[in-house]
Amino acid sequence: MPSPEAITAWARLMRVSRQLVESAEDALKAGGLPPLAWYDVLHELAEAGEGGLRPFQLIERTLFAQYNISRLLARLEADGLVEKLPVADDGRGQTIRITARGREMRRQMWAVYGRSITELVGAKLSADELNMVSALLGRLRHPPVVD
Amino acid sequence: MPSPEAITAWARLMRVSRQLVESAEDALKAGGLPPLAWYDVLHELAEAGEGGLRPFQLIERTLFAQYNISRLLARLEADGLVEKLPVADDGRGQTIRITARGREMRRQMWAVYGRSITELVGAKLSADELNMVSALLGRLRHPPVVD
DNA sequence: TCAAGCTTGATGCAATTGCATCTATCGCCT
DNA sequence: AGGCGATAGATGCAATTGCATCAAGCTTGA
Repeated sequence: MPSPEAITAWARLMRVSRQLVESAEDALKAGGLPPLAWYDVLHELAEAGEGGLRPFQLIERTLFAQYNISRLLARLEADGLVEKLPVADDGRGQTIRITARGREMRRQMWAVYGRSITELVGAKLSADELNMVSALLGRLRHPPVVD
Repeated sequence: MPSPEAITAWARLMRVSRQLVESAEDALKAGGLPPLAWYDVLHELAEAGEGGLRPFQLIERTLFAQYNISRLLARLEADGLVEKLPVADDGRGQTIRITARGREMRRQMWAVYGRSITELVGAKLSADELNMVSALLGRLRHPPVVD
């Protein structure tokens, strides 16, 4: 049913993304570091600053499932990388804040992860081509990027 | 360390691919069909024809881990979608061949999967743009596509 | 005010994944 | 022929994921 062009693009997207994720995960593992998912969360929390984020905000930003975030945060807390604070005006909720150790971990992970990105993507395409990829993929996103 | 362009392209690739996979998986689930991984294997086996494929060939083609293929094939066999045949000249190995039921399942899955591809990708970009995506992503693949 | 329904986050249980290792067979080299 | 490393595939066990559901607190509307 889909056009041949759509099928090829889809297939390539599936294959390349799997391959890139795997390479990046391997690099982290080789460095004795936690998986990518941890980076995603630590990154969002680092951007959020001292105010921290509510778990449901992390879900929106990272696309992880609710139960996934719930348990990932439990592991991060057990490792002292984040802390859970009660929320004043909502007794159900909590605010997640990155700790100093969490920032340090993120820094270490970025050293490896950033290198992977450079090797796997930055070194393969020119800046113009990278922008083209971003623009085209942006239109596949939901909601589409308008830039 | 990576350029801003590389980071954006990487981030978008990660996000979009996760989103697309999730959408396609949801569509299959909603249709009471097995997950995408099953399709990938059935697709390769259908292409391979009566000769079938060895498990290690499936690993090369699909990028799944060895233990993953091993167990996925066990499930597919349990469902009668593939059959395992001994190999004449290699006592360790087996040949996997898709059954009639397997072909039928693949057909059903494609009805749903193909529609997802059309909606998620085919309807969002022109044929030229799709070809551009394929070409750019092809250069990120390992080994790179030369087309 | 308070019941009904919604939102937030956690969790029991089953299925899947990942890791390490195992068995069996093969191919090669002496 | 016999031994030895390499290859093919399976599997025990721990960790993670997915699904369904739960408990607690919030919000709204009569």
